[in-house]
Amino acid sequence: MEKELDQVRARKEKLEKLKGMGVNPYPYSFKRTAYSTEIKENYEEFEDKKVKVCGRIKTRRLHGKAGFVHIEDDKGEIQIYFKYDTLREKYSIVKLLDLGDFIGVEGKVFRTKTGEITVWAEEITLLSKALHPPPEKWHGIKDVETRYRQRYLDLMSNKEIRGLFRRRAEIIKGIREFLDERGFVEVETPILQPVYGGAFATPFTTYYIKLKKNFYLRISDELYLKRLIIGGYERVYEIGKNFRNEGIDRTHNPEFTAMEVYQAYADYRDMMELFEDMVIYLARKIYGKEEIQYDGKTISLKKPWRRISYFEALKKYTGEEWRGLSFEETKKLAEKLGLEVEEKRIKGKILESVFERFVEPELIEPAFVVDYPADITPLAKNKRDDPGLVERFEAFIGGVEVANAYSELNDPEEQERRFEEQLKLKEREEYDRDFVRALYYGMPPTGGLGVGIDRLVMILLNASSIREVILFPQLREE
RNA sequence: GGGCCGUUAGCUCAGCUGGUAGAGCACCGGCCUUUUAAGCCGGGAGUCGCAGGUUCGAAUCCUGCACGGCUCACCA
Repeated sequence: MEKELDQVRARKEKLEKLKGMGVNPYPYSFKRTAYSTEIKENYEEFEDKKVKVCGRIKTRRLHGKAGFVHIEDDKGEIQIYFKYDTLREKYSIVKLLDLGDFIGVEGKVFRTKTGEITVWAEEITLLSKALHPPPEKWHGIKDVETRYRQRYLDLMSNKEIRGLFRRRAEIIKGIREFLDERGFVEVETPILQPVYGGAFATPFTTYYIKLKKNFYLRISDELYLKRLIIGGYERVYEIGKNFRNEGIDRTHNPEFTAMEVYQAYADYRDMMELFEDMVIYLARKIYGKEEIQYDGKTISLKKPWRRISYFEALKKYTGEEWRGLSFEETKKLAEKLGLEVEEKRIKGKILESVFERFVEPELIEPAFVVDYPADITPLAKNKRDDPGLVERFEAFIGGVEVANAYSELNDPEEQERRFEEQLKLKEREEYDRDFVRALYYGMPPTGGLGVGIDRLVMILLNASSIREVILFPQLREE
C-alpha cells in the first residue's frame, strides 16, 4: 500500500487506544456456542439463554450510549445489541469498533421492538482489528478486475460468490461420491513430468537443478493412469490440475482442474453412459432435478443425450460434406467458409477449426459428438466397423466442450507407429517411450474419460466464464 | 494479435458541445440508551490508469502505452 489512507490512519489510532486500554487486538481463539442461523432458526430454544457468538462486523448503528451491529459468521448474520448500562467500562471498546473487525460476544438472546432476534451483549471481545475499510456494504465489489485480483474482497462483500464456490466444492465431492460408489480408486500421478503427453498443448517448462534436466508441468495425466490399468487396477480416476501454456479466454485458464477416469473392459459407449449418469447425479445433488439453467436457457439433462457423428455434425451445421476430402480440398472448403487455415499442416486440425466455429455453438442441449478422424487422435482405437475413424466422443453442454473420451488404444505396436508418425510430422519432439514399453506388457480393453471440471462447474452453476468458477484466475501482473 | 468498450475518492457511480471535480456508502467531530441502507448538524478525503500532444484552458479532444471486459483469430 503506497499511500496511507486517512481511514487506515484513523483505524490505527483506534488500535493504539485499544492497546492502551489493555485490549489485545489479536487474541488466539474464541469458543463459540452457537452460529447465527442456529439461533435464529431455533429461537424458542435460545430465548433468554446465554450464547457466545463471533464473526465480522458488517453493519453498525451506534447511538451514543447504545448501539447495534450485525456480525457475519460462516452460516449467516445476527444482530448484536450493546448497551452502556450493561457493558459499563467495556462500552468504550464498542466505540472503537469498525466495520470489518472480528468480535466475539457473550449475552442473552432476545427480540427487539421490531422483532429481530438479537444477542444482548454482556461481554465483548475484540478478535481482530481490521485496518482497512471493507468494500461498500450495499453494492459490494463490482469491478471485475478487483474481484479477481483481490478475491478476498469479492468473497467478503458478495456472499453469493461464497455460495458459488461452496457449490463448486459440492460438485467435486459429488464426483468422488459417484465414482467411489462404483468401485473406482482415486489416485495421484506426477504433475512434474520428464516427457509430456496425453494431449496436444504447449507445456510449461521447468528445470530440475539436481537432475540437470528440463521437466514439464503435466498437460494431461492420461498416460500415467493407463499405466495403472496395465498394473492391474480395473477402475481408477484422478482429479487434479493440468497446465497448458496457451491463451486465456471464457473457457480456458492455463491452470485448470481436470478429471480422468479409466475403466478396464469398457469402451467409449460405456463412458458415455458413465458421464451421462454422473452429470445427472450432480444436477440432482445441487438442484434436485435433471434440468439446469444456463445462459438464459433451460437445458434438460435427461438420458439419453443426443449422439451425432463428427462428420454428420459438420455436414448439418455447415451444409457441406467433409468426409473423404483431401487435405487441399478440405483447406479450400474451409477458406470458402471464411476460415484462415494457412498454418494448419493436418487435415484434422482444419476440421477442428470448422467444428469449433460452426458446430460447437449449436450444441446447447447435451450432445455426444462421436467418431473423430484418426489423424488428430493418436490414443484412441480405430472404429470397429470404420477404420478411417476412431472411437472417440466429446460431450458438449451449453455449447461448451466438457468431456472427451476414447476406446483406449491398447495395441502397443500401433501406438508406437502413431507416436513415431507424430515425430515425423514434427508435431512433437519426443514421446513417452516408457508408456509404449508398458503397453507391451498388455493393457486390457479400456474406456477412458476426461472431464474439464471447471467447465462442468461453469455450466452447472450458470457462470458466464471459467474465471467465475476459479478462485484465483490467471491475470497479468498489475 | 485484430476490433469494440472501460479505467474518476476506500467502495458504487455521476460529470453534456473543453472552463479548473461531485453524490451515496465509508471516514472524522458533535447530538442521540431498541436501531436496521438509523437519523440530524458540521468536516476531511482525488496524480480523473500512465505518458505525450492540441488548446488561453483537458477528466472531457488526439496519439501511444498499461491493465481489464466482450468479441474475432489462435489453442485438444
